[in-house]
Amino acid sequence: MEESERIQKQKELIESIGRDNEKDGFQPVTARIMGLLMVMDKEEYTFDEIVEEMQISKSTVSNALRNLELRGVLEYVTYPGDRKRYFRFVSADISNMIDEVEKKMQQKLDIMNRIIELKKNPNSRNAKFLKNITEGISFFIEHIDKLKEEYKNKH
Amino acid sequence: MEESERIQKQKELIESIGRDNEKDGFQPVTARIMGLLMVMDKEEYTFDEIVEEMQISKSTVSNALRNLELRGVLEYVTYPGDRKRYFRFVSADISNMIDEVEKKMQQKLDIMNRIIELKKNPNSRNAKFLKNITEGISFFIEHIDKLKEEYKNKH
DNA sequence: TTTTTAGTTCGCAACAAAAAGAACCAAAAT
DNA sequence: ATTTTGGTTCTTTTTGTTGCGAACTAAAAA
Repeated sequence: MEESERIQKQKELIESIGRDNEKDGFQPVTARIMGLLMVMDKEEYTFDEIVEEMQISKSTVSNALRNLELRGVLEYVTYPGDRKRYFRFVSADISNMIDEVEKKMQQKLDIMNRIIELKKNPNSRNAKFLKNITEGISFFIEHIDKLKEEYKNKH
Repeated sequence: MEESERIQKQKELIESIGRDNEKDGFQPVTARIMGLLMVMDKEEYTFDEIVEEMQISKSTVSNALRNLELRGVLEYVTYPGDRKRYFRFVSADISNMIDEVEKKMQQKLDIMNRIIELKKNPNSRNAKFLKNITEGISFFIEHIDKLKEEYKNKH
């Protein structure tokens, strides 16, 4: 693949990742900044470089970066003799990612249990299938914990 | 717990589920209709009953129900000699739910692989940690497939 | 045939979210 | 001491979303 073609594809991928991240609740511009820092060969960008690269206002970048930092998505580093911040992705690890998924499942489980508790008839259609699902989710959560241990020991 | 107190708590739970579903991309009213059909003792509602219960306009209910049906969240049944549709939750099963989670993980994995493919330097910081994560996700997806089989055989 | 039921569709007003712009500020460089 | 850099904060503008109401429609009932 030619260099210019590769870079073109990277830009397209940033846009695609942007749309994807929007579905996870990030604002359009914020979602694309995430893509930028993840995809490009340059993996650390300063504030001004992001403004330049994405053609967005300073205020928008300022707010986007603050949000992404608060959410733990990115961090910045500095270099001696250089007053700029260099923003980059926080290198996630799988164990944490699995924890996140587990946490979300656990939340759904809690809600389902609250629904069941408040049902007048514990054998109603919804009560029954909710019990089935909560049982299943519990099974998976339990085993995923074991898998996490297994994976940790392997590495 | 007293009957009236229980019903009060059900209403509160609907509101809470509503806020929660909004985070998954559902519109406010739509998100609360999902709660209604899941939580209340009455588990099948007609169009007019939803209008009445939630105090929202017919057009809003019409659009919300169409969306929820398209997304496969709810379905309706009819009864002989009664022209109304009775809306209810589609009783999800765990295997499908796990499939959904797996599909999402697979999509993230695909994106990560596309990023790696387009990197000039395959040993860059991002390329390295992305490879680590994709390896991990693959491990989990593989094992979750096995767990799914195990669970299926148990039931 | 006319009326009622059970909805759907469309345009719009109100509101909320996103991004831009301008003014501002603290620290560093000149 | 003044200017420049690297941002932040506040206000405004732009854009998008949400739900309502009025008009409409197809099927069933009267």
